[in-house]
Amino acid sequence: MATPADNLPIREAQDRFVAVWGQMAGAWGISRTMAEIHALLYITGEELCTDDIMDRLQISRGNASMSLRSLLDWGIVLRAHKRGDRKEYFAAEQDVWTMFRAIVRERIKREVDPLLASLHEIKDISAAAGRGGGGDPAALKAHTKRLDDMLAFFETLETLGHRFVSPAGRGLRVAATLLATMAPRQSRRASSGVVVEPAEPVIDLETGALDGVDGGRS
Amino acid sequence: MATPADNLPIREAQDRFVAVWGQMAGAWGISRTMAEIHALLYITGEELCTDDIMDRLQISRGNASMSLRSLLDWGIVLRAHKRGDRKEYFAAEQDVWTMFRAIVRERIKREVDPLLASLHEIKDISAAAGRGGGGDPAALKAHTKRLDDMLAFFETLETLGHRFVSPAGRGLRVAATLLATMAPRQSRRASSGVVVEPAEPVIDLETGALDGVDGGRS
DNA sequence: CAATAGTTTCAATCATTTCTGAAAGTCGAG
DNA sequence: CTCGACTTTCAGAAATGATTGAAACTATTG
Repeated sequence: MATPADNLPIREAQDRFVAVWGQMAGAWGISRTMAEIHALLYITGEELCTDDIMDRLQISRGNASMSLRSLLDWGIVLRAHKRGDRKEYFAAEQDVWTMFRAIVRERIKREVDPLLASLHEIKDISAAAGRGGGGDPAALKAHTKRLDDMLAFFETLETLGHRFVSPAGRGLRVAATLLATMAPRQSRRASSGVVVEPAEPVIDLETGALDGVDGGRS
Repeated sequence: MATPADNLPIREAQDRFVAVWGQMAGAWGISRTMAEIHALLYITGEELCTDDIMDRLQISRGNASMSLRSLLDWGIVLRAHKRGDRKEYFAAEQDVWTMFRAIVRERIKREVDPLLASLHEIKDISAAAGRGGGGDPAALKAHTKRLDDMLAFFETLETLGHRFVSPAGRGLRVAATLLATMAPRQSRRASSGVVVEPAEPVIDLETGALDGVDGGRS
């Protein structure tokens, strides 16, 4: 696989890709090394062993080992073995949408779920405040509404995420592509009365109305 | 506004909310203080001045000032003034969806756009590699595909984000709610209302099958 | 325009996260 | 069981990022 004197420009492109991915790391709340290792595995498309990675990225064995383990936990890097070789090799998931599904799945699990749990707890505390009497009922009501709004948002987010992640959720990939691809509808009558719209896309982006979702398999 | 002897349980709920939000901060790539200030402003629903915030959150003036400025930049906290008071007050955007639209808008601008720019640059480098001859053409082709897949994903993401953020994008809010709300198995037709013959693509949410559009490859 | 009230900046400090490297652990083969 | 090849762990070291506090700045007021 690895050409002895490799194609230098491609290698440069790979290095740039790794660097760019590494930059993103901060914003996504993972360590730079983790992102770089993942980038390297993705962009080379090869199965690499720990030493390959250490060499190319100039990092310590410990760092490589731990980051790799995290990547495995996230499910975006997979173990691979080569016959007659005792070393472990690693490869990145090559399908971009599968990869992001894995990321969404993990982030829901690690961030949204605990957050929802906490918000519910807080709601309970607040309800107790109500029963305890004492406070201004209007203030309590407003407080509760704020909590509920937030809760509703994250519940929608979670459901949406689950849809995206679920095996059947392939659909959402297509839905996403579609929503992104479809020509945006110029808004004409924003809020003026009933809407009777021409035969166009399934989801009316303006009103959110859903027309004739007709599981049409062809 | 501030009741002299405030309702203690509500205050506890607020503190918990602030703490939870602060925890999330790491995952979202912003500082804890920033998240806490935002949480405080959101959950109290009040207009607070720098000193209020310093007191309640036990942070320094400098920290408060800088964090507040960032929140203003993100557009999720707004300046407010009280008549006859020289101080500046701050208030969090109270509509949750508006707030997240602002966040999405900023993240696209700060993360996705630069990423896309870099990816395009990298593509150019790679193309140069092709013209320079030398390398294995098959390898180059595979490399280019990997780049293109990634690019396509983020371009979809960006378009989707813009839709969500745009004024007309209110629709996406509804679409999101809908997608999240709709029972996964029953995608027969919109419960009621106008039924229009879809002349255009139709998504089968169940299988992901798409009529009239190329659903994409793996 | 001087005094005052409020806000911003920034070098220094502090806290947290990430990384290293060597030691301990695992596992298969002989 | 012992050796050797490989992997994981973990206590510091190093790097990075957040926070402070006091000085500089800006705007308002009498």
